[in-house]
Amino acid sequence: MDSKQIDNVWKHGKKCEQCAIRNLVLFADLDKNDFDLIHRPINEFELAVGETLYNQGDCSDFIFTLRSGLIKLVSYLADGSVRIVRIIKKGDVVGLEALDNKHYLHHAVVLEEAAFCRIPVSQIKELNERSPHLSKQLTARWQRVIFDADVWLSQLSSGFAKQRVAYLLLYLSDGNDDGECYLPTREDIGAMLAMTTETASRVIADFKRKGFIKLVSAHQLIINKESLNELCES
Amino acid sequence: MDSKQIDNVWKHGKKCEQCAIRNLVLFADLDKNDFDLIHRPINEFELAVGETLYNQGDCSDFIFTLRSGLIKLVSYLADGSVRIVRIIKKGDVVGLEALDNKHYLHHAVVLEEAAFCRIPVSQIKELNERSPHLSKQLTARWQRVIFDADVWLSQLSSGFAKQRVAYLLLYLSDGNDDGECYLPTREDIGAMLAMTTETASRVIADFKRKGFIKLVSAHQLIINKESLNELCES
DNA sequence: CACGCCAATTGATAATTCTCAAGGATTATC
DNA sequence: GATAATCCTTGAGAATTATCAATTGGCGTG
Repeated sequence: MDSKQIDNVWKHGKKCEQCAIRNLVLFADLDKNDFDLIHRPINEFELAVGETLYNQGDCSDFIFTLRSGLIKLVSYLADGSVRIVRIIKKGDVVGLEALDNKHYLHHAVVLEEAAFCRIPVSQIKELNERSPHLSKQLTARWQRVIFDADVWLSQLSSGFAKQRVAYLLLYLSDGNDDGECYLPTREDIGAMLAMTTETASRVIADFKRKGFIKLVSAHQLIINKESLNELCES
Repeated sequence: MDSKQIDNVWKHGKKCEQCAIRNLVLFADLDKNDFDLIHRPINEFELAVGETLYNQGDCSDFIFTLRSGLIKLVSYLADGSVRIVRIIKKGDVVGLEALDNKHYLHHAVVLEEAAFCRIPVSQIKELNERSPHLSKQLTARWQRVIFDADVWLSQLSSGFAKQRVAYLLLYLSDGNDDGECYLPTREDIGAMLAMTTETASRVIADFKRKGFIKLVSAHQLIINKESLNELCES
């Protein structure tokens, strides 16, 4: 969907079904001019799998909306190992810490080919002064992030490897009714769920054998939500 | 420290060394009147170990400042088990989700005898409208919570039981240079660090044998920070 | 003081996961 | 198409932790 279409959608007061931006409740209450301010086609760009959006410590001049794809936020631990602390999904925002931090707090790396819109922090701040809406939405957003993190923490710290992987796949497929799901590398699964790549591999192999998942391509699969849900509960 | 003293401290532009409220950067930029608005002696109260400040789903009419003691925020998992998702320490705020949520998101239970000041959400909101400071401080606070949660997640999901317990004790003793530290029940340690009470007990016993910790009373101990730090790194 | 209750401890065994290692599959590059 | 590089898979044994079970110790109540 190009910018003209978005413009059109906006004019007609109808939300775009295809464009990830529509999910950004954050910007839902902006008027036409303000929306144009933050969403300019010239600020759109894409990154391939494995590319870095920003590194921890980089100057945080932009926040990003994720129009499509998947991002991982990673931290390096003292012992050199890697932990994925959060997954950013299509329609969400990346790098919000820029709003009161001069530097990004994590490494943001592309997990699944991603399209972004880059928004200068200065513009957000300007908007924030003018619009009480945005400030309110931002607060709501922080809370949502915190609560999601709490849920994630609870899940991560409970159950066997199988259950955690099942939960991850359900989480990744959330929103896709057909059960389509991106399958990360075994290493990434390990970094997300606190297990070794070998364990991740064995669990995936087991799920394949049992028919809980079916590979469509190397990193795309269809999951059987009922089976996985059942596994999570048990 | 009673309200007259606080009043006095405030007038003299000096921060109170005893009162936990002084740590609340959140309210640092308020003027005298605004401070009085949120901090009234009549709103102070205490709770004993095990008592509940609020339950998940309760109407969230107040936020609370923790003047002394320790609070745990707990979630019940699908299988009925309990996870402690966050620890609130002296000088921090509890229940901030009240600001844009009609209900509390967790159960808040007293871990170590606690003294609170209760602040009506309506007053915070009123203040928020008037003072751009507070709004800014709040944003900074959300971020801090999120970042802390990320660090906690990383620690929780890495290393052996011994290392996680060592990390917890260092975390709890943070700020006390003498290494004084509250020791939670084995069950609570388990709920925080994703291990069984038996494992928690064994680790504590091991630490005692090795001289990493020394019990002062049933739930109070002195830790050897160097030893525990070393253990965390290894 | 005896009693019950709850938290903590300790032991033996089982289950899960990690570690180390080797081989297979896939993808990228020239 | 050949080669290298990377990721994935699989196996066997070791290490960590969970589970089950029994006991101890502390604490308040009658």
